[in-house]
Amino acid sequence: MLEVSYLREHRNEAVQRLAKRKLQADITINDILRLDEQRRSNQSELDAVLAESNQLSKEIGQLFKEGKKDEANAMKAKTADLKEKSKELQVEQDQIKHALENLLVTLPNTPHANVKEGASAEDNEEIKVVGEKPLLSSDAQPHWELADRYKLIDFELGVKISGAGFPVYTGKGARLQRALINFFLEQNLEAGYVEYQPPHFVNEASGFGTGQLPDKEGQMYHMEKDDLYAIPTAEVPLTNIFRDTIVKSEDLPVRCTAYTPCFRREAGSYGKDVRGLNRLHQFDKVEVVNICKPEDSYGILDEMVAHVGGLLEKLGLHYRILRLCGGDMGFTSAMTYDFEVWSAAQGRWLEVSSVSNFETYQSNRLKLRYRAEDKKTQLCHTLNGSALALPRVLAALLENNQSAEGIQIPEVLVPYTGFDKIS
RNA sequence: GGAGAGAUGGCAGAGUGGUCGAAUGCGGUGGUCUUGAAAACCAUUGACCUUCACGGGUCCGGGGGUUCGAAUCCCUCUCUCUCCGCCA
Repeated sequence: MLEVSYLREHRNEAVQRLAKRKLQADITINDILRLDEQRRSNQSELDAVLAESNQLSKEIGQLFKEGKKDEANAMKAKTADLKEKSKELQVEQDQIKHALENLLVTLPNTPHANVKEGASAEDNEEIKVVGEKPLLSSDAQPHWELADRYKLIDFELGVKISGAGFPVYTGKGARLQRALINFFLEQNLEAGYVEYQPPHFVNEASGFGTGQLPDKEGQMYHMEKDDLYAIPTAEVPLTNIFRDTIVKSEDLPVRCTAYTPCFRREAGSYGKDVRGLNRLHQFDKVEVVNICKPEDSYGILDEMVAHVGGLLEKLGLHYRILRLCGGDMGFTSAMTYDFEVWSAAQGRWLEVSSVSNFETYQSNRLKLRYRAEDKKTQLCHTLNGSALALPRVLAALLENNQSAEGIQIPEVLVPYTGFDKIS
């Protein structure tokens, strides 16, 4: 959620930046500023009425104490008007606040100045390409065929137990999953992150805090009976650990990492996008979250990008980094880098990580602040990224490392898998 | 699932109709003392909205009510804890 004070002081800048998303926001922002104006003038009017009313009550109390009952009772009559008036103003104020809030939540984050304007993935900027496309023989197979051939993943079994998009990993497939999770977590620990095991179901306040609600309501699994949401990413519980807190300045930056399964309804997806491991309802991911001072956030974003790139290099995967254009970025992000690995047998790029700086957009909702040097509280910046999402990494590993002899496991993973080849 | 208790400042914990944004202790910060530290002592220490400022207002789990006046009384919701039951 954008800060009203920001919109007030930098109206034109906000409009310009939102235009990078191909969003015409000036009307909404004007409405917001008008409501904010109303809110403030209404509030000061209400405050004045309440101040007078408080004053009278004190005097009445004093009169009763002095035994001047008649005078006190006479004074009571005067409060009736004030009471009436304050009630009216309060009702009005609540309406204004609701209207303001309803408008505010419709505005996405303002893209950073360096983010390119654009409508869709077509306009994303390719920042860096690492490695080369592996040369595979003409009979190379896509990962779903390899998974079947080596009995690594049973998609049919998942359909029987749950439905499409819920694969069952078996044998070396399951062990490879576990190895990847451990490898990623260990690498994150080495980079200074603290490991967490958060809940996999969250309440509505948490969903709102990180911005999934109300924006992505339909994309989350919701348990009506208990009013809980299955997490679409560990970002939600991890970041919400710090909801409604004032972090000590010297404790920043806070760095945390967690492995969790992620649940997504993926309503509306179809075709080759959902084949095999490309898009699932349940998948595994190791996430990193950073909370820091505003002046540090873009440095930390670069750090995260370097860290995630390092993971992919250790796995020997050919990948590229994209800086998303305004229109392709998530609702809550100010700048996002996507990491895509090359899927040799499918001949396409697959997204395996998304690293974003949310600036104060989430912390404003979360009421996540720190105490600055001048002793005042100030909103933190929040960032997160996948390090990494497993299914597409697995897909690329299987496809790119296949040969007639089987599938070669990257050296860095062998200590975690306990085997170096699938055959 | 059954029974009971509770929700107050960073934490612990008083407060049962006005002088309570709230005792006290711990913690934090500043100081005195000390070669330094500890101890002791003194002072200070919640958040939010609004104002250039002075000031004003809101907040004692959420919402509603009674009253001139509510942390305190009433209704309601949510959550937590304890005991019993069930159970990984």
